[in-house]
Amino acid sequence: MAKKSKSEQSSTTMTDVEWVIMNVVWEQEPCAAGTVQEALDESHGWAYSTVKTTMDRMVTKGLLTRKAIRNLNLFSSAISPDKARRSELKRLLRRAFNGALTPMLQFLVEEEELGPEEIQQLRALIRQADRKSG
Amino acid sequence: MAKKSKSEQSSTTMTDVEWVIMNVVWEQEPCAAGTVQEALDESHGWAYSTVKTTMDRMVTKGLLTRKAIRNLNLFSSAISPDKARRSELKRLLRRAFNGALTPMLQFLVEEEELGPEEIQQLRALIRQADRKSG
DNA sequence: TTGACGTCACTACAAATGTAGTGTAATAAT
DNA sequence: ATTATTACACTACATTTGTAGTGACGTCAA
Repeated sequence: MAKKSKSEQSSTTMTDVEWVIMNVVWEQEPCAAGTVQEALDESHGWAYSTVKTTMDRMVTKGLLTRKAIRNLNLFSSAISPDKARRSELKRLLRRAFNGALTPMLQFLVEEEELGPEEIQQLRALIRQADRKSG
Repeated sequence: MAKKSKSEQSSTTMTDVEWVIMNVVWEQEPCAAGTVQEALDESHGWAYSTVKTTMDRMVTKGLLTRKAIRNLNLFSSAISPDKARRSELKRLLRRAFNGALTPMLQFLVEEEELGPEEIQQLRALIRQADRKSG
């Protein structure tokens, strides 16, 4: 069996640590590893090398880009928050809801505690979507 | 730092392979590893030992239970589909939407192509939820 | 020009994951 | 009983993930 080509990753699957880091990058890009480490120090307390190693791997995976300036590595995101979110959602859909969107929405509405406010907001969202597409 | 107690897992985080297997178990439980392997043969082509090993690990993790009858291992799920889904959803929420439900709903409604039918269904779901909770 | 300090590139390593082989023991068919 | 078939328990192993240490090197202030 031919090994999968790997030239294109585009799968955009991020691990937990990668998500945490990516969220910071999206806010601060372009940014150095140290910046990210500091931003996450309180909440996670990771060593500089932990953050740096992960970011290096993310470059390899095509999740981040790196631009070296003098002695500094500036990282930027290679995928948008929306793309990452969509990708993650798709994965969840596939794994947990057999790929069907409506059952997931149903689950969210029924099982997850949707408070009255959230229901209102959702109604508004639907109105908008409906207006746009209908 | 005290190593995490591990006595209770309850984190219910499943890997990709585990989800695939779990979906079969939910449909056929109690069932033997061979049954699961056969059910997934066409779609995934995994070896018996692959399925078996994974299911053994799932028992260790508390995702499945095992009951031996004669020479047979009958596996059953230890968590419900709903619990697993909720857990997966929560994880997605946390990672990709900073834990906030509404933005995720917004994303689903706006970014994901919600067709007219789906919008109708969603409306109905909301009506029901609203009636029940309000 | 000499430190102090930040940053880099490398290396390391245990645990989790994906995937499977194998010898052996139980069962079923003859 | 003998054989063919199953299923079992174990072991194995490459990757990926989580997390970090280290020595070298660039930079900036004294």
